[in-house]
Amino acid sequence: MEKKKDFLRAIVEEDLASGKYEEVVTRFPPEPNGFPHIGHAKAITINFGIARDFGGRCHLRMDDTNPMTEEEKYAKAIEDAVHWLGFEWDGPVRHTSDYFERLYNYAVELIKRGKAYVDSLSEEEIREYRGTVTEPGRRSIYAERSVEENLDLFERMRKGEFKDGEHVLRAKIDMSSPNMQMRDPLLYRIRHARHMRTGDEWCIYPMYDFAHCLSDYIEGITHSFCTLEFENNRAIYDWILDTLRLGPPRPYQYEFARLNMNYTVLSKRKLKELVDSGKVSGWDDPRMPTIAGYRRRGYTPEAIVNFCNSIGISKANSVVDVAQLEHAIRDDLNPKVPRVMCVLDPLKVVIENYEGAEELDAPYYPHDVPREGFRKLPFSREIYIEREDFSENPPKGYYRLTPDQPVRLRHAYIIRCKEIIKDDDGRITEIRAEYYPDSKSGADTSGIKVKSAIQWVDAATGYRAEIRLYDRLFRVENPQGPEDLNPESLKIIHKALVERAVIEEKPDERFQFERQGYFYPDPVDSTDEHPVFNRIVSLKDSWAKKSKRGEESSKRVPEKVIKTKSKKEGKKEPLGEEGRVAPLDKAQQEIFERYRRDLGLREEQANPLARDEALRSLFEAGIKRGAVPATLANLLLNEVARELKSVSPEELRYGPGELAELTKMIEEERISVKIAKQIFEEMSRSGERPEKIVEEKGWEQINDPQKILPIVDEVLTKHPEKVAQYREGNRKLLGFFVGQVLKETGGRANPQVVNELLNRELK
RNA sequence: UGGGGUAUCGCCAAGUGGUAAGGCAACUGGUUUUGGUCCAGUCAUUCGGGGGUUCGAGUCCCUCUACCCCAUCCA
Repeated sequence: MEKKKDFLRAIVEEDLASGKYEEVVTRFPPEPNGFPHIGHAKAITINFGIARDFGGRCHLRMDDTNPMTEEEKYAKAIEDAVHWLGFEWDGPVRHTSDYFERLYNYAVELIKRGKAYVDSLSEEEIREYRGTVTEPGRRSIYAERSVEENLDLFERMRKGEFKDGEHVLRAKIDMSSPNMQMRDPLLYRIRHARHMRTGDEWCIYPMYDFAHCLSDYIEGITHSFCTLEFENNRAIYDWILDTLRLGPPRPYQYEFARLNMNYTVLSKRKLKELVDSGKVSGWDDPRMPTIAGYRRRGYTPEAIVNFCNSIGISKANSVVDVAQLEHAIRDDLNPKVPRVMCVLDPLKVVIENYEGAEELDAPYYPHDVPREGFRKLPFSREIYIEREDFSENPPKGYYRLTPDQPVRLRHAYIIRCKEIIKDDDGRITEIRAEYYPDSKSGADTSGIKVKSAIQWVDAATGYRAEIRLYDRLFRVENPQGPEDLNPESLKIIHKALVERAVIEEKPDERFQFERQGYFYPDPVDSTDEHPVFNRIVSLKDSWAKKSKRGEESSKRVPEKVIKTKSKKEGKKEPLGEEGRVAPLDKAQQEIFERYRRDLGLREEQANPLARDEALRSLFEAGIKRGAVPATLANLLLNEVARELKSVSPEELRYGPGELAELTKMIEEERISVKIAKQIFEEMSRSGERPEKIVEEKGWEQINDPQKILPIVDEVLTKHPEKVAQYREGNRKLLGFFVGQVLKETGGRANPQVVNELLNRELK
């Protein structure tokens, strides 16, 4: 079972294969300042999952560098969540605070190297000095302090001689860096606060950027996976490890997109708001996307992990459909969980021709779930069915009980409605019915065909239960705040009825209440005396969908479109018109015209050459060496331009001479452009001349149709079904055949000739 | 506005110059004592737009556009 690899796994695999590391070591590094949610589950699944897949290890590290926000209870919740999800961390739970002493020493080292300084600017001044996104910052006057002075000050910071905010330690990097993060980032700040683990031992605390990379290094982490918003911080990560001259082996940071889900909020702030305002009952409210909430709701850890694995890993900011999570939980529960019966909105049915009572044998699992287990199901004259399962005036396509339509009571008999009893308001209070004695489930000789089987509960032996029907917490796809809450996210049903076995036998923790959904006894509120069941997730219901569709088509209510305002809305908009390229200046215009006139270049060739100095000088030099102008222009504009994206013009291992040579070979049809691309790769690796490369590699083009034809025929006979498809009109297959022929000839066959041959042979 | 990212079906997401994978959702039909499950099938002539290179481009080049991140002594 070779699973498709995501880009992180591809990196790890490559690093292991190349021998960069002997073993992969990852880490899950949450800050213990809140309860973990489904977003953390994704990070957990990635870090622990990758370690597991590659036989490596994964650490759990509490990133506790900010004593103001962190608490042990959160750390505990995080540990629980990881365990519950089924992962084991390597060694003890680690803490960034375990490394405070070593971190301090690294900071001293940085000072000694002249790479860090104590800054005494105020918070406001620091902000002001940092500049803006478009303007460079300027360096603090304190940046010029001597190493000795910095050492002294930093030590006194540690000793507690200063108040909060009086000094900070900063890295000396570059105040005019276009990357704002690199403008002398803060390394340490003074905080006279009690830390959840180190107490009052410290009054200076390292910042994330300083602590994280070094903690990774200290623990021997190889791959440090984090979310996209840290992309800009990677430069500091590398700067610190490099400046301290640490490793190799040393860790590298890679970023992936964090999880977003529709109808859900995952920001810590918004979640806290819901809890604090009492909109939900707590962090473990079953509607919350927290691990605690899902757990209380009845989600299984397997389902959550499966979900996390199903959504993939990429760098694209995306919003996963919550339906995908719901699918994961149904998919997990379906083959596992016993089926029992529950009636949410009971309607009494008296079976007039039934006397006494009996116990029916009823399997817990349907035919398609390979599990064993039965219960005795009490049946008697008075039962309850779901109010929805009877209709006096049934809509089209209604399968359940009606005055004219019999129905099967699941695991029991077929019944027929004889009489409807109503109260003074016209509300149905009871159905009088009769049953067919020869229609008993499993021994049905009645020959009566029914459209469906419905659930029911025996009146004498059923139990009262409270049922909590949960729906999505928000009613809009992209909720912003409490105003978007779904007022129907929780419906409590007090007088539901469940069959006896649910209470007395308890065949499992979770149940499917047939035709309703999956349910789980609330771990906090449920007791045998007062059972409470949470709906984990409903069953898919194609009838509800169909009947709703019928209603809507008669009403025709246009769906309200929820528009989310983007920050930039209201600002000028180009409105459909494509942006314009900046015009050429005078000198460029002259060159442009000369290339057009004297060398016969087309506009698309002349224009970019006129603009780009590096390419232009190569072009001019190439022409002097007799290059074919148009071909050279194309080579320059495509192949050389690509290489110039990663190396500077001086680093190019070939010059105009090689380029000119190449254009001539193409012109003479000695090589194809495809081969020319390979030659480029070879040239930039070895710096060899094109002629020599072609000679050594045997890359000379095959132009002779007589030599190519046999290969064409071979490919065609090898893929008879494809040939048939092609002849039926699948013209796209031509590319496939060309590809095969080219593969056979190592890319040497003249593709134009191959095309001609193929076209002829496939006629 | 400078820098760093990202754009492939309604939603995720493979894809590294040679036939646009897969899952979710949706929609048919079949099986069914759950309107569930399961099974079979349908659902991208096209990859943010425009140009270019190539026999051939989602993949290479140019350019434009949209969205996300960065100016906490948060992480």
